[in-house]
Amino acid sequence: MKISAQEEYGLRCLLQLARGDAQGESLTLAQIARREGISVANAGKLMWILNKAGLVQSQRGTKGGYRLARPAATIRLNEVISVLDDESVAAHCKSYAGVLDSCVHTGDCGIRPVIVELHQIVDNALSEITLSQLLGSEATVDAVLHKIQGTRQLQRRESNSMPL
Amino acid sequence: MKISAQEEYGLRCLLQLARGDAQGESLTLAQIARREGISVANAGKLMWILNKAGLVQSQRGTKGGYRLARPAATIRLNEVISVLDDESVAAHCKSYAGVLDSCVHTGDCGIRPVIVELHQIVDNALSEITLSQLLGSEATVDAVLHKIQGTRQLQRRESNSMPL
DNA sequence: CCCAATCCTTACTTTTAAGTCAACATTGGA
DNA sequence: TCCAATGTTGACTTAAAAGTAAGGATTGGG
Repeated sequence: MKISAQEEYGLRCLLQLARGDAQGESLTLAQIARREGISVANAGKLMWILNKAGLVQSQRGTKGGYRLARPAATIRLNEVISVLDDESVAAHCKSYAGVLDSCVHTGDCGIRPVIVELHQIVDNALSEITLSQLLGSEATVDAVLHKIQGTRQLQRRESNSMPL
Repeated sequence: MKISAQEEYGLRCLLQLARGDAQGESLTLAQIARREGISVANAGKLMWILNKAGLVQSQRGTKGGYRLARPAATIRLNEVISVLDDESVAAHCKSYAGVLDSCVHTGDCGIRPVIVELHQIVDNALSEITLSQLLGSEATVDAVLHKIQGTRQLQRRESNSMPL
């Protein structure tokens, strides 16, 4: 269960744009690339994906660049991640079929619900986090996230009497 | 955010062993491979990893094979997954450094807490699921998991008044 | 004591994801 | 109107993950 390079770098680039969002600033590929320590070519590819998905707007030509398509406070991480990594349960079951034509568990599979549920849990968690929440210092961000996750853990412990 | 092939197949192999666990049966590599539709060589690699981590026990020689090292009801998915995919936050920050020697966000990084929190959330969810819970039919398993996830969602909704 | 069945280990090959490159299209300003 | 700055696109190269292969080690049975 890993976060891919594309997800990581794509999110970082978005955060760069989010920093100038309030002032209506835009950044060129070269600026984004330099600030994140990646190549211009790579930044170009990432921004192309984000642009295609409607998360950023691009302006060509001199004085061009990228900016967020919406305010940073309205962009949630689950949307960002799903755009940068096109994973679906259907794709999962298809790609892990082993040496056979179709997965041996077709029809009745005890693992599929785990995959589905896991995706849902991650999606829920990410949907509570917006880009603007990630602009502060590490300590600040950490505090915000612990609040979200903390409440959940507390609630669970209170009613954790289901059988294993 | 994907589940790797190694995680998927490793878990499946473990479930095969879990099926015969109560009767104390053991399975050979050839049996495991056939039942999961993967090659014997691949099954061998996966079982080697699981054996090294102490999740299964192996018996060499004729009449040999693999069995679970502990009862299926005591093996939780978070342990399984972490064994099959050695991901850590430290490794993450190291591998996504871009073209530079170290990550540009060293010292103060707003993304690191997201990674940490995400891992924690996934780990929490997986720690509630045991191998034995996954042995039933898809419908049964689905019901069990929805119960776990369902309670959590309900609880969250009740007190979801934090600022975004 | 020897053979066959089985697991163990390392090196190699294949496949897939990541990243780069180069030619092109668009825009704004001189 | 032309040029330089910029984003766009698809082909290519490189790096990482997955999977394969082959010889070695161990065990149980005849």
